[in-house]
Amino acid sequence: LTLGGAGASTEDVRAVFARLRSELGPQTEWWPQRDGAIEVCAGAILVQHTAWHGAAVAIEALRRADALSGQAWLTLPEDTLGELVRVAGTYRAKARTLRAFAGCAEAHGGLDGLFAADTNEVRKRLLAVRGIGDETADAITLYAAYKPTFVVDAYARRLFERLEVPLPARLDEARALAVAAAEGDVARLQEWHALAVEDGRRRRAYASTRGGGENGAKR
DNA sequence: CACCAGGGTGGTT
DNA sequence: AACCACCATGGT
Repeated sequence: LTLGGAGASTEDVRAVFARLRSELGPQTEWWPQRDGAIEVCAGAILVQHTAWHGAAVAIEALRRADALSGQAWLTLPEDTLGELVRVAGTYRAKARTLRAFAGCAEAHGGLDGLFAADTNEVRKRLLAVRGIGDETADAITLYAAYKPTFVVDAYARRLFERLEVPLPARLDEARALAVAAAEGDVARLQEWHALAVEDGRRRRAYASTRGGGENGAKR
């Protein structure tokens, strides 16, 4: 299904995820959002460079402390906030990021105000927050703001490389390709990211059970 | 002790 | 925008 060789087409993208979906099953409820957008934002920040489990435990700690809100992130002492999210690792940086994010939301009139803009503007606003980079910005844009973008992470790139239809090297092109392939369907883009991560997780688990060390992201 | 986990920042090219 | 070195913590 590749046209001319290197590089994935929108059809390739659809084919890859259709195939993955038939292997792994539909990925519904993949990103927990019990308490709505603010919890999604918390998860996106807390999961950085950490296994999801740690982020989930940290979210529960925030919830129990009634600190799952931008208001709490702005008013709680930063070291207190850090204690709450410690299990997620890099807790000082994450406490700082949560606070900075809350400040950003407040500056735009709250979460609704922050997200009341087009996709690109929302991404730009998020990227202006210290501690929020491309992946986290896209995750929040896609799962909390519910806008059409795609999280181009290492898993997604590995997935396509493995199938010999690599995504464009340029981040914005890779993202645009996926969005075009999904025809801007947010739910589909969310599931695609879920599938890519689940696929990556399974491969890693499989590789570790047979001691064969072949993992892509070296250094 | 080394390496991994659903990255980010700041500085260069 | 891509590339690099460096940073950040708990688990296994």
